Amino acid sequence: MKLQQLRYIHEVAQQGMNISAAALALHTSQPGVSKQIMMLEEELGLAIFVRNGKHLSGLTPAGVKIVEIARDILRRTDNIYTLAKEFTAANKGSLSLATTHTQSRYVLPPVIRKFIAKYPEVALHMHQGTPLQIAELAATGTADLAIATEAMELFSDLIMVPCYRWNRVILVPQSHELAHVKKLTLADVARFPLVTYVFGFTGRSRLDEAFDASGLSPHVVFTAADADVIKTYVRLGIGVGIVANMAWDPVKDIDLIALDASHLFDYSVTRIGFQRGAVLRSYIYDFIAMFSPHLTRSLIEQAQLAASQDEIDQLFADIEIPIYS
Amino acid sequence: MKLQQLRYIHEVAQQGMNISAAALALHTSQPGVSKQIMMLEEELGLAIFVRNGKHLSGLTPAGVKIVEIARDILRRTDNIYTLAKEFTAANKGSLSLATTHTQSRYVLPPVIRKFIAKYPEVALHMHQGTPLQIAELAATGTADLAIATEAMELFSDLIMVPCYRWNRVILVPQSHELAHVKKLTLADVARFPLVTYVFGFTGRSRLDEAFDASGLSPHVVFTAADADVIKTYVRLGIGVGIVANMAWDPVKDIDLIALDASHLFDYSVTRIGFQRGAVLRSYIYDFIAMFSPHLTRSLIEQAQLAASQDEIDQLFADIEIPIYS
DNA sequence: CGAAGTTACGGATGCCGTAATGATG
DNA sequence: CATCATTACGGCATCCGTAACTTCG
Repeated sequence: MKLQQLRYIHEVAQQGMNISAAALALHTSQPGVSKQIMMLEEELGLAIFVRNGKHLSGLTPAGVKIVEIARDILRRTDNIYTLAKEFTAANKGSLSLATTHTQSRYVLPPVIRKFIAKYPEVALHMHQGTPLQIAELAATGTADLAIATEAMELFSDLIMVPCYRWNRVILVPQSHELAHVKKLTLADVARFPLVTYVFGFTGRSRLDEAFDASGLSPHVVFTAADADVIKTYVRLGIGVGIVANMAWDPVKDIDLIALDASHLFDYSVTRIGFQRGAVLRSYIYDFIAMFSPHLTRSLIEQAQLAASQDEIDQLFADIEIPIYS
Repeated sequence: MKLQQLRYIHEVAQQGMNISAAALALHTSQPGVSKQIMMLEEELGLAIFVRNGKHLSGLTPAGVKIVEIARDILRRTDNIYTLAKEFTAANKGSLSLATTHTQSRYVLPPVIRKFIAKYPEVALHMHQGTPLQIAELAATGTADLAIATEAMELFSDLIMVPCYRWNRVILVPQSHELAHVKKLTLADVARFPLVTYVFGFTGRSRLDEAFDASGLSPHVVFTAADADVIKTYVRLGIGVGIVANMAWDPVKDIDLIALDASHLFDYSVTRIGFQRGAVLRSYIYDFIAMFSPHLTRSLIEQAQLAASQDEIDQLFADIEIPIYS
């Protein structure tokens, strides 16, 4: 058995049982991949892939498990390389983030500025996407860190630790009749057409829960994946905006009135996550601490030892998760 | 990086930083091992071993971690081979047990008989030793299963699951004055010279705890690692024997009186253990179930997912551990 | 017929073993 | 001086890439 053979079967499985595609991805030749796979299967005395004539159509039951272990082994070899880099060039490397619009547009910029000033030799990559895409990027190792708020079920392969809690603000033009209401109620808000996030983004589900719970069915006239678009339509008078409080900039959005809504909706928690079992560079621990100061390296290291999300939640049960403001 | 290189560094570390010994153990040449290690170090750009001139004297900090990951990777490659065997020759292979005298002499024989009848093609190996030796054999993978009663701290690398609880019997010759006592007390026993296990064997510590707790300091005149020796000296009239109830055979030991002592001492728990993360052959699951019927395959598989001994204890909190009789 | 996989073959790399050399304690 | 590690070198296996062939949809 050779590490390359494991790389080959893993990549073929990853590419949907396509040897040609795998060979391309691995920068090598089809016949080479084909042959090495056959040699591994011969050595183990069993088929890893199901063959229809000459085409691969799936994994055998044994193959499923073998590919799973292979993935694990390959991740660990990566860990060795990462570790070596850490010892030879501690402040040099790359950091790849996968995150949503809200984070990258409003929350991350000051963190990133600080980070690149401290680690000029770390090449930073940012991938913005849907929660599903973010989960995918982090699970495959394309991204080192995932930052997201909802859809924890998408991130079951990752260790997700809580960074901060946040709530929403109601955005209205200055001339709007809600602009001077002292203390808003859900019913106040529900009287107007609403502009907010599409489902699955930036804590949208918490919002729906609150309206459902109070028996209101608000009229959502427009949804977007990002707050800039929402604000644009609020300015047009299409409706009342509900956005994350991180997305309201008191300077740039001076033409809009932001009304605190933290008494109307449950808090959402934004989390940062990474692969279970990954070795993290020290500058990644530092990045996490810059993003969320209570997440010290030793706390993250404890979380990395956890076997399940339950254990992580338990670990954070006694720790104050700050509120974003 | 090649799997062989990982094998080499692991074996060199295992052999106390001795390349020659490692080469011997790996059935290959010294220069080959030396060269591959240097190539790996060059690829990673750092030293794994500390060199005093030409001699290796230890691991670098990076080396410690790398060897640790390497060990993990190698274990997983073993898992692939094991898995392959399971699919190609389910009832063929080997089973290596490491256990104490009490188990192998009294408890295991009927289990073994049943096992070899059901799995004639499985080569059975038994290693008898001290708890320390047993832990060592299982931790290095020389033994698939460890069966032991005490010294859980020695087995921290293993997953240990409870098999049965047991207590002790007091052995006296038929003419002894205790032979007809209705209900023994600790004080009754402490009046006589005692013959029992050496410390660290077969629940000896539970025994000491009981005497300590009641303020008695019995006179132990003879200790042995196994019950046969103890019985021999009881027959000689040297003292009163205290042995595990498994060790008393109503037929062969008809010349001795066995008095139940389960009200005098805490129960001890005998456990079976295996490497964390090991893939077990189906006949191994079956062996465990033969040894201890409540340990079904699915229960063992649950235990294998546990991250710590605490979690395992939790898993078994609701499960009745049978009493040996 | 096009896309995908296996077979065939030649070249080059690299691994291994023996032998020789160099350090170490 | 005996043990142990590295260097040198030659043979051999193996891995890879190109090209040709085969098979499936």
